[in-house]
Amino acid sequence: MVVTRFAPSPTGYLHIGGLRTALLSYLWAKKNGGKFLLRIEDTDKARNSEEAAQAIVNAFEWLGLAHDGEITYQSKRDDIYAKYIQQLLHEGKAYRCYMTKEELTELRETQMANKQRTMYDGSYRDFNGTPPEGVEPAIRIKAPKSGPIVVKDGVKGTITFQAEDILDDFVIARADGSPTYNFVVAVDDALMGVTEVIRGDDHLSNTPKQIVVYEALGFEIPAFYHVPMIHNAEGKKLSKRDGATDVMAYKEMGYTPEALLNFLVRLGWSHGDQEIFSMEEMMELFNPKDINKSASIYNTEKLDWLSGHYIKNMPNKKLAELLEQYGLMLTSHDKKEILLDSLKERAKTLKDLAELTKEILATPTSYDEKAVAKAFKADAIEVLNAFSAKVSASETLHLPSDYHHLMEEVVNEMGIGFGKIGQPLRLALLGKLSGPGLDSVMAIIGKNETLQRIEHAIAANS
RNA sequence: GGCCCCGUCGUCUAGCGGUCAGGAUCCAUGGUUUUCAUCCAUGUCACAGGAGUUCGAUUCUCCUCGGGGUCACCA
Repeated sequence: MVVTRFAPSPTGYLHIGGLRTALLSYLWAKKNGGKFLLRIEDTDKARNSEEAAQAIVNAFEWLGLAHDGEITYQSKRDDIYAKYIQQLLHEGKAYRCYMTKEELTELRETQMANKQRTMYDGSYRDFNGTPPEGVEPAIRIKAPKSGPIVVKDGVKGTITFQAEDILDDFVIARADGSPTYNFVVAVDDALMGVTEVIRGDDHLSNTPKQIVVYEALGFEIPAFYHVPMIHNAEGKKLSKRDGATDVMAYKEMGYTPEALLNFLVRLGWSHGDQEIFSMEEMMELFNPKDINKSASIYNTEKLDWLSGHYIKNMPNKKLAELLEQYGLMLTSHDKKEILLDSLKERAKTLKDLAELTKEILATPTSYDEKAVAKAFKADAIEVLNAFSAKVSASETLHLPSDYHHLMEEVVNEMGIGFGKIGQPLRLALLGKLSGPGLDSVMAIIGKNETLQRIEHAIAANS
């Protein structure tokens, strides 16, 4: 069974880059009928991990992703880590190091002064004398001093590190007894039965250390897929200061989960020329072996396009429901279909759509000055009055086509072009010279409101 | 600086020794639309550089250059 996991540290929200690795992990697990687990890496203790976990689950919920099983909190597994640390100690695969922080710093400075690689010198590796007084020891693992450490990566290929230039006997438990990152990651992934680790390639250089832990403990090494980073416009790793990195901020901005997920899955992964992927298609087609090797730059142009695409193709019923969060209760509006059909083509986000809708539904309070000068001359008022009279006299106005017929009549009877009525009417109804089809607008707002807007516009501008 | 990864249009990408180097987005132009948006059509734009290997390299190898990541008793 394929088991993947998402293992964020508790920052209080779900990061856009984290979401991508979470999505890829999710897809791969689901595609294989496996499990997608969630683990909170809170060995640091200080922070509010429950809240952070909740924030992540909330974001997952919005996006339609869900983890399997219970959430694992590393902070609650001290006894487990302690047990394995003891095991390594007993087996002589780890040892107590009594070097103080001061001594370590000093060692490091000497090495830097000599332009050597900074590393622990192993002075307690084979120590069996009397420990110094008053020093709580850290626990270090006995790492190989030389030789190759091979990482088989499904994205990058086989990468060979030399122990002598990357490893030292790194700390697996601090002086206070708490275990460190590279140790717990390996232990947890093994214990949770994780078979495929999909994570950012910033973890690539940690992998040899984790392999050392896997091997010392006799655990099976999972398959690794190191996904390239998402960079900001400057080409650097995406971070908090790059604006919208909180996934929920995208909800605020009016993006739909479909658009965001589709956008993210195409960052570093593709399937031929296909751009649009439903969740079902992603699950069907995704394979981590097809992930790109190079980093991609985060740029929302395509997200906007995707967002618009999904909104245009969304059923009106669903749109109406989604618009409720903007205070628009359209579900029972009798002209809902006409309204949404004519507006959803012009919106990039749900927020846009909400604003467009509010604009149409409200009587204009001002009229664009230039537009008035251009379209609201004396003859225009004559045309409007003629049209107004026809609207007023008609008893069967419901559909856009009903209004369209009246416009045609005016145009024919007065022997003018369509623009002669379109421009002033548009200004009267919307306060400006752009917007959706006028016949639709009138059908949406209805006969009385149409008449009132025309009257109001004439009064205000003549 | 050591180690590691990466390098096709501005951006996301296809390519897996022989292609007019394809698609998408963005931008521009034209068409549709009384307007705007949508939609449709067209167009501009890329293999970082240099050596090899080969009949032939975007594709394989090496070097250079460029970019990124990582080097804790953080995660």
